[in-house]
Amino acid sequence: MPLRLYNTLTQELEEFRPMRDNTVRMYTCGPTVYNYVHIGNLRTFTFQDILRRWLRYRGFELDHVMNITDVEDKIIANAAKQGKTLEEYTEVFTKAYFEDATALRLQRPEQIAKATDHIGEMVQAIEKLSEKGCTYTSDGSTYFRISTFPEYGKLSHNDFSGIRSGARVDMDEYEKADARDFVLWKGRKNEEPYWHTPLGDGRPGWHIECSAMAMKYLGETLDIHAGGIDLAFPHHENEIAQSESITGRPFARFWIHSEHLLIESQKMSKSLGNFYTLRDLLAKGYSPESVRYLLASVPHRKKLNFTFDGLNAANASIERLRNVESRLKAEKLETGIDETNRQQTAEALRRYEESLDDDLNTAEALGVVFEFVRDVNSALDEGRFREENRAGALKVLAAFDQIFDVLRPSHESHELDDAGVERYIEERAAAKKARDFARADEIRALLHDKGIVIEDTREGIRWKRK
RNA sequence: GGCGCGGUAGCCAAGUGGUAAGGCAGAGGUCUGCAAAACCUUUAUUCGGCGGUUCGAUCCCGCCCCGCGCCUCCA
Repeated sequence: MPLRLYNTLTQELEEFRPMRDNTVRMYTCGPTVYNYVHIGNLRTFTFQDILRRWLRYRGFELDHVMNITDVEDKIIANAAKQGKTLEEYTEVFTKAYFEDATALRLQRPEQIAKATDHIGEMVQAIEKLSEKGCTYTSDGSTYFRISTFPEYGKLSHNDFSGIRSGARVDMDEYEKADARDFVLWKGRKNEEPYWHTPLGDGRPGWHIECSAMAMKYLGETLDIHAGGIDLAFPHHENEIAQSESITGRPFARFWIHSEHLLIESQKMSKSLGNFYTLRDLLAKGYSPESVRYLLASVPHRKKLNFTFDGLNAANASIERLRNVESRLKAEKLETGIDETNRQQTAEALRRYEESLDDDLNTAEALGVVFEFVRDVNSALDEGRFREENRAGALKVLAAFDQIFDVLRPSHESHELDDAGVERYIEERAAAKKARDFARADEIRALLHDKGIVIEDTREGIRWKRK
């Protein structure tokens, strides 16, 4: 079954394949670096990472561009407050973003594009729009005239034909001819940062950066453009208006939007005190894998209810998966093959792939994986599982981890090295043999304090770092 | 008001026109010197409400109730 993705533009599930050759040209709206990214932002970025990984799993090459918005009202205000230049201010949060992304194991896009590095491209784009008669200037600013783009609203499925000029009073300090028009270039205002350009002194509006950068790196038509659901309107709608007015071609073939998340069933907001960054969660002792798992476990088109119960559940789920992996790697098996398990393995892999092909249905994919885990554990417990089943089973887990990437622990305690642990374990085994259970329990507790968990199994003693 | 999304067990969450995946938590069990860990089993006569279509609906249609998002720079 081919990969199918829900396209906001057509409101349908469509079969996906790249337009040219085997390379997917994808653009995603990245962070605005005015602060640390919050868990809601990270849901979107985690989804984009899952999408990336699945496209690659399916054999496509990827050319993925993500932008960094490093000039914008909040940034300007915050930087001014701290007496910093734009660059000094955004550098801190740009760096912080990549630290968070690394912690969450988000693959780095092929290209990262900063808005402030592309002022020239933006100016050129605006000039092209002006040549086509799509703009007007007012009070030093340049605006996009929406009445020149009849298809406006096709992405968000809004009908703007009834909106009349002057229907609403503009609260902005900038003057617009029509309520829906948006600013391409903001004329210089008092102390704000500005660039000296043919358009006049000023700074870019928000939407133009994505059009200019996407087309510079990926061409006139993207295969995929992704972002949070809130960006569909007006941001992406405006990108379409700008880009398609310039090129006369579709800007993106697939528009993919991820839903927002709720915190404990409530909207995340600073005033409710339920506003979290990744750093907040790590400080509370949750692992990045738990956060990643939770964010990835709910399909992207559904609101995700982010709860601390959920984080704990995610952590427990990961443990279960790691345990079966270590059993599969460590247990001694009889030669031969168990036909039942061989079939279950093939079926699991097939259903796993089918789930993700179905618009990245991660919840269903996880269901398949856990059913398979149960099958494997049962076979191992019953002694049915054989040496020739091992590779296939590990392959299913590898297919899982290639996308979800949570099996490798992020931080391990290295208070004790492996040899040190082994020495204690041997001492405990000797104590047990001598029926000195007090000493044995003492060692167990000591290791536990150092983050080592001991498991006495039929096959002998197993240990792991927690 | 317009557009869009959703309401499935204690929590999270798939799904199908033929009678409900999976995870967590809970309960029981296996193992164990005891534990822990691990593993196994088990947990919704029922899918927001009321009608309709159908031999049959959680899944299709209509109405209603509830929650949420966007509708000028918020992932």
